[in-house]
Amino acid sequence: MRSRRSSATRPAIDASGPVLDRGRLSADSLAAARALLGSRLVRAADDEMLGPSVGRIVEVEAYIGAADLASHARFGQTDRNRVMFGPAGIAYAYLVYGMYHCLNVVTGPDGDPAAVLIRAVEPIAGIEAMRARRVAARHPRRRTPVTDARLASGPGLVCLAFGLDRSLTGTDLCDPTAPVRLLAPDPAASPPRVVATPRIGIAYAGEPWASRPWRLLDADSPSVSGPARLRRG
DNA sequence: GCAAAGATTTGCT
DNA sequence: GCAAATCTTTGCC
Repeated sequence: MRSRRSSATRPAIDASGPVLDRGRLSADSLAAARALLGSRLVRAADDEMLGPSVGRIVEVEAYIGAADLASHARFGQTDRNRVMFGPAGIAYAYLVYGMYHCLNVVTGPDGDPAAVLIRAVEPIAGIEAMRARRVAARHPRRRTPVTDARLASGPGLVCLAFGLDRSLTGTDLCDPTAPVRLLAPDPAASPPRVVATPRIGIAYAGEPWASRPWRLLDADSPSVSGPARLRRG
């Protein structure tokens, strides 16, 4: 039998419910970004000691079309961004600044290069696993303690907390059996208060792309990225 | 083949 | 507020 106590005292992992409908992601990419906000990111257990993790997506950014000079698709199709040109619901993960990974969900019609960056997730369950993954990843230079709400409060931190890297690219996040997948919003949860701002870290793209309000966030979440002072939207 | 830049995060000045 | 850490991808010679 199983260790009687750990399973009894551990809170139930709320990873239930249907996966996010692919149709919500395959039409307009801004609508897809809006649909992703409030949806849940699930990562299955990687082994017996590290259980599954679940979090609510509270911040996203849309990258739409080859004309968007902030998008990886601005170079046309390459080995790295190939999946952006494919069907919606597929994961696109890449290494940024040589040390962090970023998770995107491919959006828009098949053949139309677009993706939505998952910038921040509010932990719901499996929080100890998230903390353990960040320790296991030997998160560099981190010395101050991290609160639960800040475990995945940035695009690089989402991948650290959920143990994701570019090997995830190509995974179908709308597949209910996938090790990493998207769930529709918890029907019991209140819908996010959506605020739109310009995207972060893309000044190089110039106007009008740098000013497009394609970053969407839940203004009531404590897990939105950035310093507390700048988290108002 | 080589140089430059980057959808980040953190600690220190 | 600034710069370091770190390495893949992309562009250009």
